[in-house]
This record gives sequence, structure tokens and C-alpha cells, in this order.
Amino acid sequence: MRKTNRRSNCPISYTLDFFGDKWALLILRDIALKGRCFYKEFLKAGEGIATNVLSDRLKMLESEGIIVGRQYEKLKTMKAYSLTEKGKAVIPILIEIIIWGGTFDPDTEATEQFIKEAKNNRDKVINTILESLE
Amino acid sequence: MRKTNRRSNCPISYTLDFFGDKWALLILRDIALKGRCFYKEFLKAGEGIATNVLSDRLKMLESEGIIVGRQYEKLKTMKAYSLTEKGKAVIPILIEIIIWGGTFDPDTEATEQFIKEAKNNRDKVINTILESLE
DNA sequence: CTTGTCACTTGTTAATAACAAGCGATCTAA
DNA sequence: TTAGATCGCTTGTTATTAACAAGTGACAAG
Repeated sequence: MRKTNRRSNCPISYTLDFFGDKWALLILRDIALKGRCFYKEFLKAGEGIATNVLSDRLKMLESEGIIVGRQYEKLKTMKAYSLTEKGKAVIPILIEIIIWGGTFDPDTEATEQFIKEAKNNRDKVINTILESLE
Repeated sequence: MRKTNRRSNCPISYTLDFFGDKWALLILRDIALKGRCFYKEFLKAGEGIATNVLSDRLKMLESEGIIVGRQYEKLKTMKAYSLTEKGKAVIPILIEIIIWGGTFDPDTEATEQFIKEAKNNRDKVINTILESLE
């Protein structure tokens, strides 16, 4: 699934090989922050990801051990995705990204309150998110 | 330079419209962490960015106020790029990305020491980087 | 047993990146 | 003073990726 040829051994380059696109982090956002876990929920997430791209990203994220897809008990056709430990470790990146976007985008939907809280009580915010995933 | 049509007002989506690719953050890494500031230095950075892509990204980052390019005094043909305040605010994102990549990439070049320091003394590490940019 | 929902796949078109070459401005050395 | 090197790009072509539209097989509901 992933590129076999590494560009370098830089940790930033490594991370960008997973998340250096417009979609992968939005899927993680949906799981980590919006309580979404189904394919159809990701599709309706507002940014309008294409079905083939969503499918590709889910496969990549799953094969890389960042998310897991489990058969949904009530409906066998549905697959419920959740974060692995490797996926949960992405949350601090998401938080910093929210802070930056929330700070510089004049039209951001992020509340001033959340940005402030994320800046001042980072660890607490992260822990709250982690607890919500249990 | 940037897309005029926003995908949403989500701060993550906003940030990804700048950095959701394989190259923009590597340029910021070069400036913020590697002390590089010239076009040719970015070119030789190891990952092998194409000249047209580098040119595009520099224009985008400059027009968005994330970096500034000033004429180099000693050689008029050279332009020295540096971070604006908006660009410096990206450093926490870079740090978290380094931590994630340094943690999960078995072949990472990041030292265990740096990862540990970044995890435990985040603010100090960020301040040290900021001071190095003066 | 039909109809709808589900997570995808497939095919086509559009956009972007990779690659290779070249260009004008400036600097350097003979 | 001028030939060559270096600088940050631009331009053109090919390859890769994404966007869009449609369809498919597995299951479920009525």
C-alpha cells in the first residue's frame, strides 16, 4: 500500500508519506474528534471525498496499523473503524493543526474557547479526547 | 495561489490546504530546523523536490505570509527565505510530526534523545528553535 | 422476492507532480 | 571586457494521482 521507496529517513518525511495529502488526516479527525466510524459517515463529512480515494486511504491507514476496521455486529455489511495506539498518537498533531488553522483562518469554525484551551491545557484536551474514544 | 473554493471551515481542512502535500512542510523544516534559506539548498535537501514544485510552493508560502524572501545582500540573484510569525507558528506542528515519525519509524534518523526531549520539554524545544532563528 | 443500503470497484476525465531542458540576470575569472 | 559559471526560476512533456460518474455483490428490510 505504501510507497516502498523512502524519500529519506527524516521523521517529517516519513510522517508525510502517510499524512501528506488532503484526506488522511480528515478521516482521523472524523474518528478522533467527531465520533464517526463508518464509511458512509466519512463520505458525508462535508469536504466531499471521492469514494475511490476514501477506499484507498482506509486501506492504507488499516494496512499501516493506524486504524482498524471491525465488522459491525448489528449490520454485517458495515465496518466500524477505530484508532489503534499508533492512530491515537496522531491526536497531538491534529491538535496543533487545529490551533494553527483556528488562529490564522478568519472564517474558522473552531471556537476561540477550544483554541485557548488547546493552547493552555494541551495534555488535558488530548486526554479528554482519548477518554471519549473508550 | 491558493484554492479559492474552501472545502469547509474546519481548521484541519484549512491547514491541509496549505500543508496537505508532500513538500510544503519539508521546506519549513529546512528553514526552521536545518538553517537553510536558499532555493538551491531546498533543492539539495535529500528528498529530491522538482524545481517547478519548489517554485510553486515557495510562491504559495510567500503569498500566504508564511515565509518571506528577501534579496540576499551579497548576491543579488539569491533570495534568502525566512519564517514570518505565521510560519513560526507551524513549528509546534513540525515537532509533533517529528515525535510521531520518530516513534513509529524503525529506520528514523531522529535521535532517541531528541524525541524524548520533545515529548517531555516541548515548550523548551520550541523556544530553542525560535531562538536559533533570530 | 423485490427494493434499498452497504462498502466498495471500475472506467473516464481532469489536475497535479516528476522529469528534462532552457532562460535571463548576475557574478567571476582571464 | 568578455566567456563561462551560478542563480532562481519557467516551459514543455510524460507519468501519477484525484475527481467524477456509474455500477457491483453482499446483505437486510418489508
